[in-house]
Amino acid sequence: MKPDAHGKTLPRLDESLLTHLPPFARLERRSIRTILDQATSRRYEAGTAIFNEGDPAERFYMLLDGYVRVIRITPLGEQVTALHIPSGQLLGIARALGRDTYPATAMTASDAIALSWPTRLWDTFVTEYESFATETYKTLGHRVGEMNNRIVELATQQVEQRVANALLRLINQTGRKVSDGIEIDFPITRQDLSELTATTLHTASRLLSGWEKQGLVRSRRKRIVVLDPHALMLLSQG
Amino acid sequence: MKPDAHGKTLPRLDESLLTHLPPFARLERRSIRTILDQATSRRYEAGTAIFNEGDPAERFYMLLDGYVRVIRITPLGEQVTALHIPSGQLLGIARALGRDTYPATAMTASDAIALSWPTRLWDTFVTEYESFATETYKTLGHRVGEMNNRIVELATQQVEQRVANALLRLINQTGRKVSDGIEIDFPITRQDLSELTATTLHTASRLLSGWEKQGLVRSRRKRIVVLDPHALMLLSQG
DNA sequence: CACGAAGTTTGCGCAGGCGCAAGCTTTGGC
DNA sequence: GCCAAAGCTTGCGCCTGCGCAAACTTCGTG
Repeated sequence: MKPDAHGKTLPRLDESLLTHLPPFARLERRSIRTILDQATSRRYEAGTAIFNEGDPAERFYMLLDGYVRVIRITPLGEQVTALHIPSGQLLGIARALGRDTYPATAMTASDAIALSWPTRLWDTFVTEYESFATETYKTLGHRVGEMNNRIVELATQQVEQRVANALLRLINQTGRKVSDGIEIDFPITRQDLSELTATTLHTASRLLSGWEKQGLVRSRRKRIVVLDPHALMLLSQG
Repeated sequence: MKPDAHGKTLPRLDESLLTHLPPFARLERRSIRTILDQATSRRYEAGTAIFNEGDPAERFYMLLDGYVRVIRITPLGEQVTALHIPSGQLLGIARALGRDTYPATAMTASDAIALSWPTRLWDTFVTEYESFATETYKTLGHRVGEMNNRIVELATQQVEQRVANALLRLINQTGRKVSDGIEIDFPITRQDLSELTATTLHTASRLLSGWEKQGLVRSRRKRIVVLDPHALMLLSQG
């Protein structure tokens, strides 16, 4: 998280930032050094767009800390959340899909820190560092799988099931254990949840209220704690 | 379509099968020969599964003729169509996503012919033939884009708009000009259309009937002709 | 050419979930 | 400590689109 001072004028990024992340884990120290020296590090406040749908894909990113929502905006201005990305993953990898613009907007869901590299380095990374390529394509495969699941969900499930599923996915991906349950680790509003499940703010609110009365969840402003994942599980199948 | 006899006992596949297809278009004659000699060619009847969701990804395919629907089946047995693939495209390219099982079922929508190669050749193709890799990832990017669009559609549009959109997409991808309109080039039932748009057979039928009365489409059993694409366009935006 | 299977149409009733509206609570800034 | 803004809750009425059911048409097969 914190750049190492190293006694230099320009703070150098510490290698330990990357060594435990799948795309880089199997690389030699030297390679990682090279990669880091080409990287730019930046902090984003919650609710900032890292890049926008349609922009030329000038850079690609590694999210070091925080959460990012990948969203698309309809002609009528409605937002749809396509994906959540937790820290430790690459984003903005349009290049891996042969694109030269970003297909969606990346919006920080919490304060976040990301490294980035100019897109022209992408091909170098992929050819030079073999494990980088394979790990990246695995990530991609995983995301395609998620998208597929969302399509099936949207196509076949009722709102209540979709919201239950979304909560389960969120606590799996980004859950933090608390005394009596699992809390979603970043601020999330009813509105966010509704964009994630293709319903309205109102319906999402009603469902959460209902579940709270039944003791399945506890929620305050922008915070949701799941108390009984199993019960949600049952709801999500039903 | 038909293998060249060549006066040999084993018919050799003709190079012209591949030379005009993006992933192979820029390759040398020699490379194409090598690739073809490793390929297996096979014909599939309409409604056959080329491979099934969850199967180990033993081969990857190039669809030479016909149409394929990529479908997923829910725990309750409902089918959801994730994608349509026209001839000239690769399918079953799980490997490109770092997967070793197929993420969905590929079902022929019409009679079809496909070449296939064992998955172990995938890495060879990608490293050996550069344009193969880039073109393939472009295809992938395109499909991801389509999936994204479907998510947004399912999340925000009414049934009528979704069905209109689906028809438009189908005639764009697989349309064939006829005297008074554009016909979808493979047999498609109301049921198929409903699985594509996440609605019921009945609703799809009602919509088509309505449009037929207004002169927007003409349809018979398993066949749909779009007479007025522009009007559908308007509906799909609405 | 007759029969069964597959595909299609249409009517009717119901309900999930949305739109609208109003009021409430929490938070952060000054 | 107060106020505005952001977020949340809840009631009510309506409409889209589904479920169910029945009848009709087209096609393939023996």
